[in-house]
Amino acid sequence: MEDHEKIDKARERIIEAIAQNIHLYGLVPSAGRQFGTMFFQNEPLTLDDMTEKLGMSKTSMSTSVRALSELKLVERAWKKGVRKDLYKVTDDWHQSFIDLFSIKWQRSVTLHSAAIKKSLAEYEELLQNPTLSDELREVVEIDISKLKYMKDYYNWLERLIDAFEDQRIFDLVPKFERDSKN
Amino acid sequence: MEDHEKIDKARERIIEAIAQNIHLYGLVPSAGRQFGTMFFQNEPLTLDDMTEKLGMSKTSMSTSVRALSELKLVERAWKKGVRKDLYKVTDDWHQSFIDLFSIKWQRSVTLHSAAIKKSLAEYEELLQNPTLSDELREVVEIDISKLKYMKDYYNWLERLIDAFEDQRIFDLVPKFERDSKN
DNA sequence: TTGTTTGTACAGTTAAAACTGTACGAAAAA
DNA sequence: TTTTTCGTACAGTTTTAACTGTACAAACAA
Repeated sequence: MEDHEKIDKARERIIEAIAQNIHLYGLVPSAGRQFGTMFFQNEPLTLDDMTEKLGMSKTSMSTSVRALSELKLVERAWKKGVRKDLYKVTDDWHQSFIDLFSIKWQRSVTLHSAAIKKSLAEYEELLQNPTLSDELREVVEIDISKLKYMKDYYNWLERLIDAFEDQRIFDLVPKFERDSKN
Repeated sequence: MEDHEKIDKARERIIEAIAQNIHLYGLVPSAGRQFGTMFFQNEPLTLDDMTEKLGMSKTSMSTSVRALSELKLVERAWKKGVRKDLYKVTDDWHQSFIDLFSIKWQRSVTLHSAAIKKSLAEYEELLQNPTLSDELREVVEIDISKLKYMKDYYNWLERLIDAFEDQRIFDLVPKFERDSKN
């Protein structure tokens, strides 16, 4: 096997690993392959470069590069004299992880918190009603306790997100091990 | 509106919020609705109960309850005299989050680490070859430095997973706020 | 043993999403 | 200005995943 083939094979293995795990980012394997391909290029790529390297339509490249950008896995790059949009992989993967974590979970926290607040208010209002049957009163009280549990949980999640966003997570888990024996 | 309708509406809002966010667990909305429905029941449910409550096939209930179980979002319950399988939602959501986090990311870490190790070995072998052209030697060296970066990142991710699994995350982000002002 | 009940494998169908090609607006080049 | 280039919206197609109904094995009951 030629040397350059060996290199390609070694790269391909990594790219495939990325493709198989990119679903954790809510992306489809082909977007992972796109990311992996960009990772091994030492220059930013244009949409046309990607089309050529991956053998997919330019439209696909455009949509998936946008998805990758939204998750901050790739970012735009500039190079003088080049008119086309250029993209390169973000160089701080820890930060990418944190961004992913924030973006994905913050949405969930916000949505749930709003729903919980609204439903809790409705339940409390029900309790004010003196004609509410004892049977239903008990149901409402149980539901309220469940919602309060959810509320505590999402409050924790919110604080967890904060701990990632403001980098305090690195106090608990430093970027590099003290005494690595690798 | 009847009282019980108000209760249903308040519950439905929460269930829908869960359904809309369950994709974070790699599940589809209907599985979220199933989970949400179980959450508001005070007794464990059978597959037939779920079929009735959600108006979906028993086969679907079976497959999605298994998916929910694998993520430790629901667990089997036992009740004397009941032959059918019973399921209820797990009561420690913080732990469910940790389990999710572990299950999902550990796979990724393992897979990537193996790929990186293998490719790194192949690159090192290439470097041993004295006939390797200077041009390719440089490519290999750049790739090696990229793989080492990946390796460090996945090592961090592994330690992060550990910090969740052994509950040290709660040192950084306690389950309950000290002085909560809700 | 034989007859029920229960959960799930499997094949088929329906629904969703990934992907492509065309067409077009915006921006740069001529 | 006109012409060219570039990125993406959109409609249509293909691929994939979700869901259903049937059929059957395992476990229990009679």
